[in-house]
Amino acid sequence: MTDVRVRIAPSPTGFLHIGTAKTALFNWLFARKYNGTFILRLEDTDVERSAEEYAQAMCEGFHWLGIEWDEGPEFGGVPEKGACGPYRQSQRRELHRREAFRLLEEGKAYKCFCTKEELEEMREQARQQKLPPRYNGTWRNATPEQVATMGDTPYAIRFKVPEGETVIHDLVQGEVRTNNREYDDFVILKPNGDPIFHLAVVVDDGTMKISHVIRGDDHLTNAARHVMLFQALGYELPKFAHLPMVLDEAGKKFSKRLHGANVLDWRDDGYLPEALINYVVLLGWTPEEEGRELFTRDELVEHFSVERLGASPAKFDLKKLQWLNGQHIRRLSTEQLRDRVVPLLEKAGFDTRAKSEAWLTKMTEICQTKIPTLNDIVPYTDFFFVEPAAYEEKAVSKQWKKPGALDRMRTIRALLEGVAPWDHDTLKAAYEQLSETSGEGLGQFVHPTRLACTGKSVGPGLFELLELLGKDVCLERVDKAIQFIETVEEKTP
RNA sequence: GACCCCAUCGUCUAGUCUGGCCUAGGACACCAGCCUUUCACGCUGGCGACACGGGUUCAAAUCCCGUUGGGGUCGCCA
Repeated sequence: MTDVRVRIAPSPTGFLHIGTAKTALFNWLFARKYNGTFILRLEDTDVERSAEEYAQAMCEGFHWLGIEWDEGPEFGGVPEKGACGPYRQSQRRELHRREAFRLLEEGKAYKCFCTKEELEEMREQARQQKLPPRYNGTWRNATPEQVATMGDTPYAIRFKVPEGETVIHDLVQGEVRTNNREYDDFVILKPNGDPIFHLAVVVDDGTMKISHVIRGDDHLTNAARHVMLFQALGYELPKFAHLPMVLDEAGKKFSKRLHGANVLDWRDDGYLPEALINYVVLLGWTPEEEGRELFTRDELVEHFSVERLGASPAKFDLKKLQWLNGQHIRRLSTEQLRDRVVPLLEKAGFDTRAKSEAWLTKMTEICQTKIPTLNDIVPYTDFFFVEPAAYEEKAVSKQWKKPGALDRMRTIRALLEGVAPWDHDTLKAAYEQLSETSGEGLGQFVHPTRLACTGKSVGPGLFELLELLGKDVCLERVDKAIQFIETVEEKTP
């Protein structure tokens, strides 16, 4: 295979969309798999909608996912890299213009002096006749004299679509042939000298020596236009692969307005980038190894193959992402997980620096198989940092608003006081013995203790949690609980 | 409207190119059970699909045609 050079070419009109991330991911995977080059090119020629902050937000999205480009624009203090720059389309305007005029000189394009109003009328007429709205070719065969009489009236340059058939050998969609009659002579350069998308992509892909154009299948019908331009410009034709788009859970195109459309939403929701990547890849590709779904970034690179890309669109399934996220959380070493989770606790306002690293590791360990997302660490461990502000209502009525609740709590208090050393095994043994001598289930003692110490009915395993909380704090909280029950009993005799 | 793409359990999919090995396999979800101090994790089992209609063939999820449904493109947006 020739040098693999692929690119993602988003237009920075917002954040990094999940769909853009998906095509970027496949481009990146392809490049990594075949030792190729992955290029980021910002298509910021639409000045109206592009903004610098959007470009930065987009790059941040890629950065979070761990999709690093080999060639691309400046970002976050890292200067532009690559020999085919600049990588911002807006800075390549001269090149686009030059190529447009070259086509003009070679007779492959022509000047069109139609005004916007005339074009609008043309479309209106077509609509009325129920014909596809398209340019009628007014200036296609204009004589040099006619053109000359226009003087310096502003004009657009249109590409002269050749007769014949254009065939695309798509790596995903197969052979797609279209009669060129389906296409009208489209504008390639605006009167103000700005290139139109079709010209810009082709010139950029051609001059950047892109070997494979891997993009969303919303470009499939554009591909024929691009192939014609590639041929007219005399560039080497890249291979094409049009991937299906990502649909939302209802099966509609994933709207920008939906939560989760922005890849950084997932970061904020406590998902691991490797889990998101793993999930999104599965939306468009199946591994050779049947039944396997869990992959790290490196494993994806290792196993990726174009042959197994799917052609049908996939709906986004949150449940499966959640499951995968849990799998990735459990795959992390406890230390890695700790380092990801501690900042979240800090953000929640808890002082983790007062705890030792070993303690924090232990805390992470007892939550690792429990939390579905990183953010869940907060409700699972908040009681380690602050005293429970309130007791869970439902648990209170279940554990403490029944006869004997107070005595039971006092029994627990006495039990805890005698536990030494204060560790998981000893605590467990003590509770088991209590359960046995009293003839009651272990849960009868475990649940009230949990409620007293954490304020909740769910959380990490009780004995490991107690060990970490420390004896003094536990006794204190049990005392508080006893007081609480006493007040409750007074109120409801 | 014209043209293009897509179509297997609720969801993601294997199988389709190279028809028989498919009374259609896996995963998520769901349901039941096990484990268990809660919630989870883990384990076991269950439910559950070839969109429809025609062909071709000894044989079709697999090939062909049509229908339906979904998506896309038809800009002096990208």
